[in-house]
Amino acid sequence: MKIGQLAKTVDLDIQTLRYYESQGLINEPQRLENGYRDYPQNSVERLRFIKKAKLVGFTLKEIKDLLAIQVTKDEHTCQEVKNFTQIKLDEINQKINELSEIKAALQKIHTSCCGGEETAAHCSILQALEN
Amino acid sequence: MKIGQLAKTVDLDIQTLRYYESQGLINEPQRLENGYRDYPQNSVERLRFIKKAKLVGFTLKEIKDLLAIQVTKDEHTCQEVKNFTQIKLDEINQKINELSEIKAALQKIHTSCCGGEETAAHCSILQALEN
DNA sequence: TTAAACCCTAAAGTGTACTAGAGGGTCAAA
DNA sequence: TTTGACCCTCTAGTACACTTTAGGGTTTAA
Repeated sequence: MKIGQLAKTVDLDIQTLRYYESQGLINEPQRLENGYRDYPQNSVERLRFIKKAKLVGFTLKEIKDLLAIQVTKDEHTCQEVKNFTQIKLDEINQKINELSEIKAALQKIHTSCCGGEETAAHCSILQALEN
Repeated sequence: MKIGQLAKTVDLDIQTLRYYESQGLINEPQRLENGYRDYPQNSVERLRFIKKAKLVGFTLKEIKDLLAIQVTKDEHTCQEVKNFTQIKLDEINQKINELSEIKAALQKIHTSCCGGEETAAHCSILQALEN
């Protein structure tokens, strides 16, 4: 799969794909005889993962680390992976909690708005957070 | 409350607070006779909200918009707020879904790692996502 | 009274993540 | 064969969110 096709499939632009390659987020793909990049099918999943992780506030460096997780028979590496995943799980749980709070506040505003009379007058997100 | 105290309370540095002020994320506080900023107590909540929202990937511009939500008796404004909060709720739900997927994958790796024999050999986050 | 700890503005610098531009080669259809 | 849509590298530029620096004034404890 050539770069233009891949870019369209994952909705990123060509320069971004080359940038991700330069930053080590995706492997250097094989080249065709003419020098064009030829991506394997699984690049699509990898890039979709990168997009997901970016959306929720992970940096490219952090995403690279997530993608680098590899459990092998080596016990040392295994323990490292276990520690790393635990840290990331904690971070993710925190993010989910923060999102849930913001969501609850928005829902409160959304529900009370236009809900009748003047219930929601001067309602702000900070006020909605103070339950 | 002076800027140093506020910075310590919310764990941001002084320059960041002045930067947020310059970007309109926090209001210009009153000044003491000597020209020092004197923040009201509620700056703490506002800044904590900003930190939460940043953690989960909102930009300062988006956070400013969230903080600007005000439901008034004006029907027009009310409808706008309802539309805006709905859009933000959709975004937040999407973020929660992405986080849940990443979390499930990490949990799978975390659980299978060192779990016995060689079950988790060469397990990566992308493989863990393919259920 | 002086030194450390605090505050001020304005401007320049940094890191991250792209994004655009220059200058070129490749390929398929008209 | 030439036009348009692709692809390549390398370099420079941009937007965002700080962070540092320069050059000052203020406050407080020793």
